[in-house]
Amino acid sequence: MIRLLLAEDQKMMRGALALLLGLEEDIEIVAQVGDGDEIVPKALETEPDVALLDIELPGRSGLDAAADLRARMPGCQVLILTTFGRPGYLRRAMEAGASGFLVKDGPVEELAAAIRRVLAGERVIDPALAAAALSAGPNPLTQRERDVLAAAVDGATVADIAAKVHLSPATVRNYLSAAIGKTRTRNRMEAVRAARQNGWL
Amino acid sequence: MIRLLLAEDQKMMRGALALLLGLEEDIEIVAQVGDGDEIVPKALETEPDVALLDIELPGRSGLDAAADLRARMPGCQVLILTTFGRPGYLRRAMEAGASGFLVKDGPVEELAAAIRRVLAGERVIDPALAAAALSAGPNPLTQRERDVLAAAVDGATVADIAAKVHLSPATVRNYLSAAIGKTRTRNRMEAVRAARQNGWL
DNA sequence: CCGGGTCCGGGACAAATGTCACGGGTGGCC
DNA sequence: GGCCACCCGTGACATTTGTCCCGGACCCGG
Repeated sequence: MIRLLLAEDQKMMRGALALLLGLEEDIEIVAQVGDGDEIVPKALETEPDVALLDIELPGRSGLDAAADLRARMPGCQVLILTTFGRPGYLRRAMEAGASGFLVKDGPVEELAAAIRRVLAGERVIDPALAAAALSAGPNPLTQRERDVLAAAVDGATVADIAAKVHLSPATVRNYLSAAIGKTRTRNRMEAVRAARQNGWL
Repeated sequence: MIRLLLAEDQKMMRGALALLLGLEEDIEIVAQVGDGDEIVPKALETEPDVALLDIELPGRSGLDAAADLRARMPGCQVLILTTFGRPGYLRRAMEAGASGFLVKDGPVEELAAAIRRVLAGERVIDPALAAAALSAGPNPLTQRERDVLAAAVDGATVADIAAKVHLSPATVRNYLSAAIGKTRTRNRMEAVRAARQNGWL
């Protein structure tokens, strides 16, 4: 019996997956969570063999939780399930010690199969996605550049960003300019878009 | 037997819902589509009793398709299922003749129940959502203002927008200014965000 | 017919944004 | 030690953006 932890914020998706996977004879869902902060505690409590994690969650990101989980429970395999096949996400998932990476756009049948393969020690990654991740190269953005760019989403002004990140407005503009240059875009919004697209952030 | 058409772009979600609803004894899924343009043709072909439609789809929006569907197949009830409970979406869904409006954040059990209630002629809408839709008021934006704002997503410059909408740059800036004013925001990005938040677009 | 709304443009101005050059500080690496 | 990368800040500058004027066009309802 494979003990499975399921982390996914959309209740309907989570419920559907739970019902679906529960139908498999060799899979048992031992925990369901809708918040990134609950992943590690629940896992420690229920000791699953595999954790199926979404990335975008309330609380901490599924990627962060994955790294923690691998460190604290090496016996628990991590399988990432996400809406977006961003190259940077895949890269970060691998660095966090995940064993597999699936996109929600794939067929459902893949899911149970992937869980079994991951438990058997295999890595399961979409080949096209892997190629994209490699060709995209690593994240060129500095930590501070990421911070500033992240604070620039939803149209904050320079002053807003400066306040949020505790920097001088002039410095903020310098970082923004650098980020714009590195992403080869024309303004901060394009830079934010490009960075998100690639899974930098 | 309730004949059901299912329109949802995420394959995994669609597959999961199809399997799930297929387990109900009185429901039969007669068509599955992943593109908004396929909804009406498939419906005409398979003559479902209820159409379960996502809003954000490749091709035309589920809301557009809903209006068409109601006009051409009055016997087919429409049930909207969406990720975002934006007030404007609900309003537009009602105007398009939908009988129900569910968010994917709700429990799965609701779904089959809602389908049956819709077929019985009931309207099924989350009460909290209905209140929000009413309190938000109608869409204050002009058609042109919507066009310009829509063209301004992902950081296009005034010149880009002007080219895309076939207007003078000066006019574009006037419309942007108007939209910013009506949404009570400080710049175009905040305006875009606010407009999307409310389901105007 | 006369408003009132939307549509489309122009011009002028203040503010925000993006770029560049420049300073100094830290820490790692050869 | 020198080199390099990142950090943080300043000042100046051109461009873009947002605002407020102003026109004229159209259509619809009173």
